[in-house]
Amino acid sequence: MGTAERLIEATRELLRERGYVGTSPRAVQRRSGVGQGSMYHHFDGKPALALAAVRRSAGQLRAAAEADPGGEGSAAERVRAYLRRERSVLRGCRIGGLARAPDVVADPELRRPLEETFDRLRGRIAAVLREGRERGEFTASLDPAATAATIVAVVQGGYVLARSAASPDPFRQAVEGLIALLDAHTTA
Amino acid sequence: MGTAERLIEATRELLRERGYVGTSPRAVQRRSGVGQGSMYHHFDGKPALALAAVRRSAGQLRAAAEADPGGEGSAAERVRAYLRRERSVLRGCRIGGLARAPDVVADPELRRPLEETFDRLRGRIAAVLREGRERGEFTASLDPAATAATIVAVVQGGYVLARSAASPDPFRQAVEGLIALLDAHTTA
DNA sequence: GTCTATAGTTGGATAGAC
DNA sequence: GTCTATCCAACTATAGAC
Repeated sequence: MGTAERLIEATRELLRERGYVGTSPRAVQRRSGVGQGSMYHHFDGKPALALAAVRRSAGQLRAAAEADPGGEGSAAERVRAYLRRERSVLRGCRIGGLARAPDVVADPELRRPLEETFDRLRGRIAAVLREGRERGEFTASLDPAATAATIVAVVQGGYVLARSAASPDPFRQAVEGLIALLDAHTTA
Repeated sequence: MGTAERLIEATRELLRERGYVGTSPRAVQRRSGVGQGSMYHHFDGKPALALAAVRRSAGQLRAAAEADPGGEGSAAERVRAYLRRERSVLRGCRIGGLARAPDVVADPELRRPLEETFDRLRGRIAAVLREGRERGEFTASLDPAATAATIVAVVQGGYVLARSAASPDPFRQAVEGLIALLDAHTTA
């Protein structure tokens, strides 16, 4: 694994564990085993390091999102599969977790991957819902875009509840509650 | 306003603006106008300061939660009122925002107010839903506890989406999507 | 109770040798 | 490309005077 590679991976780990503010270039050096001079040779500083890490995480999340509801089954089944997908609930979302950091939100370049990721995710889910509605799987009253936002919000909010409770239970509960609500819109 | 009072309020502001890691005793001193020695006379250090601030915020959120769905109207109306309540969406939730900080989650004393707040909030909403179901407002298939978790998660997740987009729109959308889903369970 | 002084550590980065 | 040296500000707190 190349040097830049190791730096990016170490930064991704630290961003997830300690957040943006809690992640220091020093810690990245220790975690990656890369020296000071070497690190600053490859990256300008903390924001540059974070940008590379965030871009990679965003790319991976996007890829996973496009793979997942791309599977077979009815639209409702695909949404359920997305909601019940295995997640390390207590560690939280690599992308959503950064939305709390003022430095991230204030920097347009750092914030953009967050916005794009959630935009695409909502768009992807909305497309599945729309398709399902057109096939008569859902009642006509279901609003694909709004419902997609709800679905993504439940996942992100589930992380918050789970961490607050130090247990994945509230996450699961929120997800199952949503699935039950969606079922009422299903005409199968 | 007393000295301790000013310290707590300054800490609450900073916790919201900068998070736990980003909030330093120094900044609290500057914001509150209280000197170094004075601050350490009243509070042991950063965790003690944060604990006092978090407890107060938790108490206020709890009070608001008990006042809000205690209003008149059907259960569905009360839930809608809660979901549409005015919020400073881009600033995020004082309590939920802290769930990202490892230092908060790792400290049982600091985490407890978060857990309690969300437990009570879910309990309160579940009670409203249960009442509504018993009065025949909702279909029998509606699970009060799970649905309450979903409702709270949508709000918390809405904050995340809004901050990522630097716009309150995704929050509103997620909330309206949820309301539409709930309507399908309403027998009115 | 409040103030000033002090102190060790980390953060975030630059400079220049190799 | 990588290493070591160096830098200054901020963090978090303690000590002791008033």
